Amino acid sequence: MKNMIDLISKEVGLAFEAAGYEADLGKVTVSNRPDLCEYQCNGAMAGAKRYKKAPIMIAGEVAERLAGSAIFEKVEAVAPGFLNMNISPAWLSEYVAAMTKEEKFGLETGEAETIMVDYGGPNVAKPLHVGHLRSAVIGESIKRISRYMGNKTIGDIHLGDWGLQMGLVINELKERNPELPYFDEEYTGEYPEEAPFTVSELEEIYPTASGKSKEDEAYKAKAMEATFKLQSGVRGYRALWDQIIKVSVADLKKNYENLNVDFDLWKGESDVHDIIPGMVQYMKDGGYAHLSDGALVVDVKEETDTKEMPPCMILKSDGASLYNTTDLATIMDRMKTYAPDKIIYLTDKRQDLYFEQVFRCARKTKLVNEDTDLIHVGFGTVNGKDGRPFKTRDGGVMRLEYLIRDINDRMLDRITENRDMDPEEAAKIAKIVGLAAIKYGDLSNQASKDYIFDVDKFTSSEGNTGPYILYTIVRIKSILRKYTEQGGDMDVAILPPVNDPEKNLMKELTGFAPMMKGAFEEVAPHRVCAYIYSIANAFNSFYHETKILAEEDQELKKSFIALLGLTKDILETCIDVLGFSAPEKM
RNA sequence: GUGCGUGUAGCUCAGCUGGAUAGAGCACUUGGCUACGGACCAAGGUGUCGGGAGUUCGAAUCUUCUCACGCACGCCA
Repeated sequence: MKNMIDLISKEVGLAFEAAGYEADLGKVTVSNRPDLCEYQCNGAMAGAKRYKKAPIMIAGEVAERLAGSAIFEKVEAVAPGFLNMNISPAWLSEYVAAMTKEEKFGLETGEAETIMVDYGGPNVAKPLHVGHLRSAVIGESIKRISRYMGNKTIGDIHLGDWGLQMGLVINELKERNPELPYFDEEYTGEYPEEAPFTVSELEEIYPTASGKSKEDEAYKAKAMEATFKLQSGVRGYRALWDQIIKVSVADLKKNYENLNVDFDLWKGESDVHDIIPGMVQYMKDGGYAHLSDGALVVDVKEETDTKEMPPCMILKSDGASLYNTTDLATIMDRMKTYAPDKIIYLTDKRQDLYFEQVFRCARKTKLVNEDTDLIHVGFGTVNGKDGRPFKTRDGGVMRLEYLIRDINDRMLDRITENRDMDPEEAAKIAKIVGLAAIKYGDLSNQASKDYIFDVDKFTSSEGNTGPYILYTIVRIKSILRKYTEQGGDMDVAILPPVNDPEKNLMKELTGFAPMMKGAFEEVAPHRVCAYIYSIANAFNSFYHETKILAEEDQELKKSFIALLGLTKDILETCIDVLGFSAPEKM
């Protein structure tokens, strides 16, 4: 089923053609002057130069030819050359009725691609903090949008599980518990099943070790040695590393579940360790890589560059691998295993230059095909009300759990503020609505921009917020529930709109397909937010204007119910791709 | 120094790829519960779109210069 706006454009394009102009001038957009008309076409003005003719004349000729069209109720040419149109209520309601019958509301998805989403890897052995919120929330939404668009989409958490940080943790454990069998090189037996530490201990160990290594050279050397031993496969170190991963991943899973975020792959930097030597050799053999100041690099400068573009480093001068190395090896591995058409990376935007280097390097060394899309979605920081990066009161890094807890607490306050509710149920609802508050608060902003994390604003049910959207959905559900309880049936029969708010709601609903397509192509979940906000507004306005269950004309009542059903389905589809859901009541 | 990003109402943000009088929300004022959920709805005014110049019928949007802030610029990730 074609987008409505495309159908209209086609109709107008044909009129242009019939009047002797090119059809591409017929592009129609939603009017930016709703007081004058619903849809507009500016093609006559664009065509004025092409045909050396006054735009108003062209517009007039086109308007004449559209006079008999079934699509429009009104078409007029207005100075200096706008074509203003109102859509026919009957035609509109037929289109909306057709949407209810189509899969995905008539969205055409096109050919399926394989798309990988790299969530930009939290480091193991470190608690999740605010910074991880964005990659998780945005990444999840991008993944879901991509899936909805019919693509095979694979999400990979891509853990940071292989660098010096692992050596630091292992070394600190050794200093504290040297008697553990993991550090006994003579030991040949089985290692204990239980990890010799808990998550909370692990979370304390890393910062401690990291602090020590900055002040103590000898300590740092030992940590590097531990890293080296781990990477060269020393049995005890490897076994201990397994324990760290196990404990850490279990905790991460719990945290991500709370955010309703999941991954198809729990891969990490360690997974490509074995293929790095081969990749390095390949880059040398291909003549791509050369030594520079002792390090192995690939030049990625291009003729057209106006800026300095440092080379992409493959190996450090001591021969060790680094972030670039594992990322490139991961690309190689992914191409081999999944052959993705597109890989989308989520990290904060400070890594823009880094990813440009890596992408260029991957392209130059033919690790990817010419048409493989490599996209970096660099997101901004989460700031406090003072506009500075979000911190705890004493200036520390804000842990993700605490952030979620703050939102849930505030949400619970609001729920229980003016009424009695079973505490258990209230807590459950607070959790669902709280998640919506957090995610909507994040996703409604453009990903690349910083935003202010405002608990009061996010949890408010007024304005452009998650709770407002959920409230609207819950309200519709409530009406539909009552309707079925009264024995109403749900067959679809949408009649032409009876008032302006209803017509407006219908028009908004028809924007679903182009919105979803745009959100996918531009990797822009905030477009979904903007859309559902306008739907929610349109619905609430309609709701207040119209008696629904009390409507006496049964056919009309059914039509309202069908429209409500469609509105609810579209809203729920949208919040699902945003990564949250609505409760039954709130 | 070079490059990238940001700058729109008191505050938080949109602005659909160049269109008409630049839009929402919050806050503020007022009105609306005998209708399906008032966690809602309706009405009210606010702008040198950071600034200058240019391109054109037409610029928040494109070019260029400039100011402010943030960030990145080979062995961290």
